[in-house]
Amino acid sequence: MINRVVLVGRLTRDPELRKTQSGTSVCSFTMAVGRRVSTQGQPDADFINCVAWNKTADLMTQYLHKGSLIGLEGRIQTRSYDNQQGQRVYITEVVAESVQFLEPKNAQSGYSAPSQDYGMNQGFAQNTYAAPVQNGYNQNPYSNPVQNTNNAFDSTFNADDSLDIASDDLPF
Amino acid sequence: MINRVVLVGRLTRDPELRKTQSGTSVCSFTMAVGRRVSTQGQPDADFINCVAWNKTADLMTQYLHKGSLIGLEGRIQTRSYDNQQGQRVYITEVVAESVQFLEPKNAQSGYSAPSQDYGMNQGFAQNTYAAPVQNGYNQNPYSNPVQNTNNAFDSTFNADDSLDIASDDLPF
Amino acid sequence: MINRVVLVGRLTRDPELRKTQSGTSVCSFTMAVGRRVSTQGQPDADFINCVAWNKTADLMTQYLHKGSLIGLEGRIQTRSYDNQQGQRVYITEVVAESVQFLEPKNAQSGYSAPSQDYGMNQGFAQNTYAAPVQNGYNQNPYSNPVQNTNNAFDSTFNADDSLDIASDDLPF
Amino acid sequence: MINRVVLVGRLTRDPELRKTQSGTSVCSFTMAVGRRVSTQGQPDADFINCVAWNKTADLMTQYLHKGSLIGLEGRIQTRSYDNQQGQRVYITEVVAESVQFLEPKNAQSGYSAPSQDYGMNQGFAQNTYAAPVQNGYNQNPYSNPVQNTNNAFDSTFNADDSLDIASDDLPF
DNA sequence: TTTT
DNA sequence: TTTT
Repeated sequence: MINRVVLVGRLTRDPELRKTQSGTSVCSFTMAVGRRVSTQGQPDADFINCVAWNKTADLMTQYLHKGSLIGLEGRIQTRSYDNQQGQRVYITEVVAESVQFLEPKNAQSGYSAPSQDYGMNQGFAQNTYAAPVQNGYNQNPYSNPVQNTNNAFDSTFNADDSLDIASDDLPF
Repeated sequence: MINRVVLVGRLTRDPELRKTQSGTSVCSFTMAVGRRVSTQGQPDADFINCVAWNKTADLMTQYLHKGSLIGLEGRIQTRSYDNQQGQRVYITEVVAESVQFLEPKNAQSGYSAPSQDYGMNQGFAQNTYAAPVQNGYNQNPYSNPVQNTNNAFDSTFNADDSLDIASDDLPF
Repeated sequence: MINRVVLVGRLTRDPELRKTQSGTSVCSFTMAVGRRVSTQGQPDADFINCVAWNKTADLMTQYLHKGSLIGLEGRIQTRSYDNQQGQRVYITEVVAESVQFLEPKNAQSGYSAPSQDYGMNQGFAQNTYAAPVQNGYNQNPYSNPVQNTNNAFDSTFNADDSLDIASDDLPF
Repeated sequence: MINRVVLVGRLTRDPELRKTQSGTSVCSFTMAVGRRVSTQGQPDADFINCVAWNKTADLMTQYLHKGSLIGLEGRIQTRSYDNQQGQRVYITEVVAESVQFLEPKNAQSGYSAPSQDYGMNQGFAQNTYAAPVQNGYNQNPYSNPVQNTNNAFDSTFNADDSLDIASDDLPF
């Protein structure tokens, strides 16, 4: 069934990496997404809890920070657990399947971008979508796609598509 | 900022209409949205709390019921309130901006569709998207749009968006 | 970068399966998606060209037909080719990454659903997203996800995520 | 029916404003949206034709330019016309319903941002989605929404949608 | 006809 | 060239 979320907003705090017992990376964060229509005396943003896994979690922790502007694709997930008081707590959050860094290369925000090419920030800034000069399009509409390797951001920053997205034990 | 949700799923219970003090209709409901990837021993669906307002709330209450299959477009909203115990409770829910009824006309689910044309169910089933016979497209790409009136479902079931998106003559 | 499309609409004709030289399945189809706001004297729908690959293509051909109601997630793709007259032709179409069948089991449309459980139609129709009564949620928020096997529709009807989505030669 | 598109990408050229005979603003532009998976020898982006109307068209022309990074929400529209050679030409394009400027305030790209607050660029850049420390949320879940006036970007850059989505008092 |  |  269709369960699709797209958000553009900013991180409300530095992302923090955790590991499951089996060593899977997981990163929880909150996005502040500005509202188009505001309510008197209310915040102008929604504060949406999100979670990212694996490489996406690693890269977010490495290159993003409080205030970073990102685009996110994912889905809504609900779950629950029983707290210490024995009450069931229900959680609604967004599972990130793909995260796009939307800050410019020269963003100055108290952190320094990695100096080699594979940093998401740099990789993205340097993106050379191979500007198609005179015949930019695909002559053969159905040729074989290959994983994009010359773009650190896009190639590394997406959910590794199913299988081991999660782990079998709780990190918190 | 971008905050977009699209869901297709089923209602977990009959929608229930409430009224604000000022008489505005509001309807809370939960959608069960099946997961593509399931977790062992876990439910195969997410149970997403949603809220609809005004005419959408009225129509949902009138024509939908537990188990109804719908498509929904909206956005994620977060809010909070203090409960009786003085604890702050945080809520994440989807605000429906548009709801589409996806059951066929002949759906038999213990309720009877309204017998006149304005029932969403019937209106939808009878939809005659004016099959464009020989020149189905818009000759004038930018002619004046008008609110669709011959389709009870679509005309009434969305947040009442702007009328004058386009103009009545060609600019090029 | 974000390029996300969600459509709910009907097939304007039976899907037709083609094979690339390397044997990859590909299926082109058009979805009619009703408009909320119509333009006087114009069709009430958009007719959106789409393409599906691999297993999705196979299943669509097998179980869908003219008029079938589907939900689709995908992305917009542009390409071009030179026609016989030596003119460059530009194409904008939607690449389906996931297709959901939205007809009820008892749909009677001149085709017969498969008699065993793995038909997309049946699998889907039998889904009983049984509303979780008192403990519907996930006790362990981060347990290991596995491929959904008890739902023919969802498990088989999605793009096999990268790698061999396309082929290296033209099927048409 | 659901027809939803979300794009994040860059303008391939300066937007150009046109007027219909009745004076309505319309602006056509193309977005380059990078692909995650590329095809050997092919461009790494899709070049998606879009159109915006009214105030959105005005603001895009005023503040955006070739290379500007934007987020866009809209829908796919198809239309056709007969060209001079008497052939029918089919068009698939995206109608922008909301456009978000994603460049930072200090973007230097050969144009100068407006010096008063209502420039989309400035208004947006000044957004301080101040992370809600202890009580960031909405105490009253259903208070009356008003058009956001303190944010030039968001208040002016969207298709002029409905005002009365909510109500002014709590129903529960 | 394509953007960083 | 369009679906209910």
